[in-house]
Amino acid sequence: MNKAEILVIDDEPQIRKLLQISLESNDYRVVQAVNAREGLSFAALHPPDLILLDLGLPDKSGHDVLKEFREWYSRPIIILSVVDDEQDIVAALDHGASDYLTKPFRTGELLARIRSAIRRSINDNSETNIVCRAFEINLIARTVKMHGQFIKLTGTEYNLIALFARNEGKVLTHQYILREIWGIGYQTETQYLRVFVGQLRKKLEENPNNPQYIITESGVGYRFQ
Amino acid sequence: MNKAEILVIDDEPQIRKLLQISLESNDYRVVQAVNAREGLSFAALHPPDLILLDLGLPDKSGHDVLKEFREWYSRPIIILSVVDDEQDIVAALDHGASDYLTKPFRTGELLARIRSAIRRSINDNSETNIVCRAFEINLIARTVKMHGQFIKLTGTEYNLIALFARNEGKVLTHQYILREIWGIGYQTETQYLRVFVGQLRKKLEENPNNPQYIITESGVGYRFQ
DNA sequence: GTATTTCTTTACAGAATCTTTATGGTACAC
DNA sequence: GTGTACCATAAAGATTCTGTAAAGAAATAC
Repeated sequence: MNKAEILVIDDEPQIRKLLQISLESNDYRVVQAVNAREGLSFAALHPPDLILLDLGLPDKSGHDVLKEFREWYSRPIIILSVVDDEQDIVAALDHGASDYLTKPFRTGELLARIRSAIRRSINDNSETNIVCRAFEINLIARTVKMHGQFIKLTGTEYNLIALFARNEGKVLTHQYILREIWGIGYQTETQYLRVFVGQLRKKLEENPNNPQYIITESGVGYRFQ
Repeated sequence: MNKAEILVIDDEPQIRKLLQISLESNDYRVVQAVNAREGLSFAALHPPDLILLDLGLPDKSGHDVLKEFREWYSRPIIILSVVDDEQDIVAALDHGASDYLTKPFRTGELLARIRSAIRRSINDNSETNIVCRAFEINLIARTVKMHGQFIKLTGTEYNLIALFARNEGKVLTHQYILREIWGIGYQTETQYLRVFVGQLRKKLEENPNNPQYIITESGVGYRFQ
């Protein structure tokens, strides 16, 4: 399991030590930077999953650092600050901070806010793209491309090609396909299949008379490759 | 105009009043609920853009309410609580709260945290500014432009086009759209969709009879591109 | 309270899709 | 060759889905 990496940017050694201990004991990997310059260059070289940023850094205004990060860094940045000033908090949040805690902070709360921020930033970009030569189907967007061009399919046509694509290489029997697409009770309507397979071939195959994608397995069913 | 809608769930009338005034003067529309039951049913019927939830409600434990919301409501929930207890904060954040403020809170900070939460909830999915040929939508300012000109949309029209824009390229089913915009229990009202899609096309498309942006996927839903 | 805007509902025509029928082709067994 | 089983294609209904207008209801703004 690869641990989430947290970059701590703070000039006070005892705070860094405290954060390191509590974060590492909660299964995060910790990287430290003592000032803004170091933090920025480190993050640029190796973007962490989250940044804990002290606003009171010696070499640069905290708000400027935050702005600089936000020009390219989109993951969570949690501000730690001794300043409990409303204007400061508002400014930080409006400049893209994910959260703001005043020192001294409670470790448990910090950890909870870190979990919350990371949870939110996880973008399940689960690509469900199936590509096969010139053919391309996106199961989330429910779209089909051939040679990069979108193909217009009806609902049933799409359901059918999606079933084929999910079972690439396998022979699917007529009965199985009919049950999956039309439901139980349609298992004898093989003519539906002929019609719809024909329509799909007309739309997807270069030469519908000599199909390359949807192969007929005579007496059994069809196979997609 | 298209104001973001915030649902305030709190049993103290003076807090509700205070929140209503400060939120409305900052261009939010405010809806109030005095207990958990009312809040849950209201949100289900008409999902707000953000929820302010008091943990100390008379009819139900705040943490249970939060869990119940999180079973289906994915937009920001900010907790307001008189309890400044670390365990409480940790539990709330781990149950999916977007933020936690203790009463009495500073109005400016609350507003900043609301802005931040809304920005993050938009940002999780995509850019805040989506441009697509002559079409341009700003999800923060809640404005829509065509050919550089602002388009006047009603609240529901805006919610619909924003949902489409956040899911560019994907086919959204009727049911999904209805649940997101109108709430649970409206999933059979596909006629609403036809009416509103028609209105959007009239306002956004060059030629509403041959739509370029909002594409019909017959029998399934709509797709924005 | 009244005017205006927005939302909901109804009705209907036109379009898209699905189902069914008809026809012809191929492969294989006898 | 003939018959049978299976497959492919076209095209004609049948059905479902969609777009539009318009009126009534509700909400909002003034």
